[in-house]
Amino acid sequence: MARPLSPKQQEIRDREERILDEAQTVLLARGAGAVTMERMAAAVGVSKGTVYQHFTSKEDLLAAVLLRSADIRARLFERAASFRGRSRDRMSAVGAAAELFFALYPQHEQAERAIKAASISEKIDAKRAAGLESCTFRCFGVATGIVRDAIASGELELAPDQTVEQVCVGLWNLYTGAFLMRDLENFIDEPIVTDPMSILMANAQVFLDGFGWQPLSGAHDYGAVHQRVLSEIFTDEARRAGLELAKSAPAASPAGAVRRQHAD
Amino acid sequence: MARPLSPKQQEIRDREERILDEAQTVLLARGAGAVTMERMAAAVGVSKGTVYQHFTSKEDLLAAVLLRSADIRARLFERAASFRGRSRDRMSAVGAAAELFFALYPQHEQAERAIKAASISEKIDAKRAAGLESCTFRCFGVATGIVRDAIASGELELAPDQTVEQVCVGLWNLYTGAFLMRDLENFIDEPIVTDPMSILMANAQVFLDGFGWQPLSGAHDYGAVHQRVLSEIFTDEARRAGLELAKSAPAASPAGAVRRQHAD
DNA sequence: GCATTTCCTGACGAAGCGTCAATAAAGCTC
DNA sequence: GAGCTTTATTGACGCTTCGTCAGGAAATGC
Repeated sequence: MARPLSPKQQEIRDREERILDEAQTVLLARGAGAVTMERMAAAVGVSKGTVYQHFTSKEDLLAAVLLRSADIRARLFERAASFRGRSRDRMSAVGAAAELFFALYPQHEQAERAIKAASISEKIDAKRAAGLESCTFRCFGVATGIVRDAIASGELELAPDQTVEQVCVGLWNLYTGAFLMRDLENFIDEPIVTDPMSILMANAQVFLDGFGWQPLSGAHDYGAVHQRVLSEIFTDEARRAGLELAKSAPAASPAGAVRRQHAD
Repeated sequence: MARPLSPKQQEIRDREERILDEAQTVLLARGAGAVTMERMAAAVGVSKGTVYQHFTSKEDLLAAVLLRSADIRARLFERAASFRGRSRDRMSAVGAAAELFFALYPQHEQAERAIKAASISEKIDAKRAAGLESCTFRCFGVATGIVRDAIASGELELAPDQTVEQVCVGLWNLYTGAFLMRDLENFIDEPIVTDPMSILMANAQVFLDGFGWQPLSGAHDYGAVHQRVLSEIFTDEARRAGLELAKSAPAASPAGAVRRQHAD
């Protein structure tokens, strides 16, 4: 794939990664405002002009940070969908992937909002923008696939006015809303909600119950499914996120998501 | 209340409103980045220094824009809760209020994210920050009150591990997630979802069905409730938002929320 | 080793934030 | 309304950041 790499080209490629690492770190620690091109340049020992050879603008740099983690997220979703179990178990696995991702890459949502808040789609490299979109589609694709499987197997029966898309959009909204809340709460002295993340997991199940997706949460231990997903599919990620993996205890604390620097 | 107002003081007060109007307009039309102190100053015919006499920083200005609409939202929620009907009807009325608010003040969520993305709670006047928090509490207070009423009346029975807070947080997340999606989609050429807003209304009902909140959506026409809420409680606002008020047609197009400049 | 291409640099202009000493206006007192 | 005090206003200034670009350095090809 990447055979003929001159030393120089390798150096350039490495440098780009190091810039992205630095941007990600600063983004997380001090916010998008603190990610300045000069700081990035200094961090990797080049001048500002060189950074602009990698990224056409500051927004483009943030978009690149975003793309890196968006791809990881899509991969996590795809792995989650491979979980062996009933359709709703598989959707729960995707939920676990989303939570894991949020725990491991807390800067992702932040970067996304920072970029889009600035109203600057033109300032981002077209290829990168396309890549970002494609990652989102992959995530939605995984989810819609599972919903379709559920319908095909008879475990989910949608009302005439309900759509496959609606289920996925609802879950997506529930999750992004919770992530947004969690981020915004860092600014408030007395938080409105004690632990948005564990509430989120419960609410996702309530939402699926609302569609009558079998088996309902009252008849099936989705906490245990969550634990199985973590230990069978996301062993490594769960460890890195600092979640305890209960052996098979039915409901050990259901995942008080913990902030962490990204690794890898 | 505001009796002894010298002409000068009145002028200053008016000017502040005009600055906020201008900021709101620019924010909506061209994003937070385009709201510059100099532009605001020019718009109302004063110098930059004078603007700083009203607002301690750019973020403080945005926070002031936010506070104005946050108060309106809280009022809408409170009015919605006064809807005569069963507990779940009243919660649906609050949902209608949220949608109406989003249609009438589309810059609100945008401003909120812009401010909080900048990581600068210190740069905002303490009184204003407190005001903002209090508006959020009022909104949550309305919602929790309705949930408690529902439990008291027996229309809602929560499982042992479910809480009143959870219901409210879930709805809140669903709504803010949908609003976020809608805002972000302005940047994508081919939108992922056709109409996030009408999906949102449906999903909120699915979510409440998931808790078993009576009467379930299959047994009650919440579309009709929505119409009643608009015509009985929010006549004026619905007109301003450009929603058609169906006479009593069960399901006229359920509210393709329409962007509008704010008025009033 | 030399020519060509590619990469790197840092000074520069433009724009925005927030400050402050100087100035103007308003308010007060007699 | 003259004189004094307080309050409001101005715009130039210092600082930071973005993004550019001409000129110089380094890699590459032959």
